Amino acid sequence: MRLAHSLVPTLKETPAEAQIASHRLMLRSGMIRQTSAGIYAWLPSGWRVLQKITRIVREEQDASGSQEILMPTIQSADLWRASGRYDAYGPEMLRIRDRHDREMLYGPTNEEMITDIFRQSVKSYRELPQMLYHIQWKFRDEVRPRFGVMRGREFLMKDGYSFDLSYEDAVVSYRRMMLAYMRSFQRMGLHAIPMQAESGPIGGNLSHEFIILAPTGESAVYYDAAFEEQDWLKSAFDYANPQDLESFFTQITTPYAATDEKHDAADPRWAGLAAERRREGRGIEVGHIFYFGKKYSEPMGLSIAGPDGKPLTPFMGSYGIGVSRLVGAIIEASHDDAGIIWPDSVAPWAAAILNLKQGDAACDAMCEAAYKALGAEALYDDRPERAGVKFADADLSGHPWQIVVGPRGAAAGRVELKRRASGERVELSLEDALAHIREGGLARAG
RNA sequence: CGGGGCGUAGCUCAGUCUGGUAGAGCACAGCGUUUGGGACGCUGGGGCCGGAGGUUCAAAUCCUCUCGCCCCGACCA
Repeated sequence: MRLAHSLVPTLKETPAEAQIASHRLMLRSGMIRQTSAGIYAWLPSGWRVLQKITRIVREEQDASGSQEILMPTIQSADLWRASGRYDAYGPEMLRIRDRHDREMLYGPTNEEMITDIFRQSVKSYRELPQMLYHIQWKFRDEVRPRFGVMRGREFLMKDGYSFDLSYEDAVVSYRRMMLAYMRSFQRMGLHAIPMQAESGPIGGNLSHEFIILAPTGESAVYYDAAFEEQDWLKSAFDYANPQDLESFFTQITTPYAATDEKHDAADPRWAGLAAERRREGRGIEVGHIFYFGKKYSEPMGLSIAGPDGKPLTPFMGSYGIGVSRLVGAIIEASHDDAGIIWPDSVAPWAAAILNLKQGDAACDAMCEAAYKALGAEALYDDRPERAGVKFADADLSGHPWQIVVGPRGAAAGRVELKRRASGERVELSLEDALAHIREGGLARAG
């Protein structure tokens, strides 16, 4: 994208309302603009990040065997009366009426709807198990939206739902999602740790929050250093193999990990842990999965024929990832005083091309060549601005690579390549710079 | 939902207490000088002071109502 005629309104000063780093940086780098309390418009760079995160989530969901669908944002109140949640949900649910005075609502989640859709079409035990997900905007009328997209009223969520014939099968589905989540977060450059959450309505231990580590996180977390050594992208667990999933689950739930609410210093896994293996940090919740059995399938009459011809009620679970929240969470986990430091996989553009002297024939030609070579993964700063402005904006926006083209270097056929994360700068030919980017950021960004 | 605060130019804010006809810096436009880490000078454009009512000769300023937004706390992807 050429910056001169693009809507990337960077700000030198911080808008008064932004308190936390990610909110400040998202506003300053021109990713978002607020339109109402807790509701944001996504501008080109922000939207690109959101799409990259979405794509990673989608790829990992698909790989795990979950099917993508898309359910509407507007739902009928009747559906929620069937599960008994219409009255229970409270003022967080945005309730609206259509022209015929029918009661509708903007979906805060989709358990009822997916159960309804499923029961309409699935009639036999032979069709189970199944896992479905969609990535759709949700609305929860939070009492107090804050922290920008980290806690908005309107937010993008991946919510998935599993349908199984038995508790044992549901456990397999649960573990499968857990693995998909760990892989997804790791691909985004995040250290995520599943922590046991409040038991669901059915009890048991099948409810986990996924906390990513960030120094500015909302809650304190305690965990075993073992989590820092795990690499789920290199692991060879097979989604189709329940034994694999069990050993994965054991591996990830055995080391100690707890939020401050559930932290138990007397737990032998913590008390017995060597001091240098104990980690205390802060975290942000970016996902939550739980098993809830027949909580919805039963009251909503989801019933299928079992092997003996008798009706059978499936066991369900649901699995959420806060996709738009992740944008903020990643920034919280990865920024410095100058601005954002995007992990390669979610950066809006792999590289920024900084033309330090717009109008200089050599600079222009070299920048155009770089832009042509990188294509859609490049942001070409072709604004008639001074060098300092371009440097500052590039650092603020956090592009993993910066190709700096100045008159002195351009005349000699050289550019400067800067790595945002390390600050490292090298002077080399354009061809070599492009090769570096392709090997590193671009290859991974796809 | 309890507590606190703020709405004045695109942004950050002063002016409000003590009414007298709207300001600064940045941003934007033009010109000139500059030109590898947010340049400088000159000139210029831009605000019915969130909205409605009231008090007054006169309201950004005082009073009433209203809308919006933010912060702290209890709750959530």
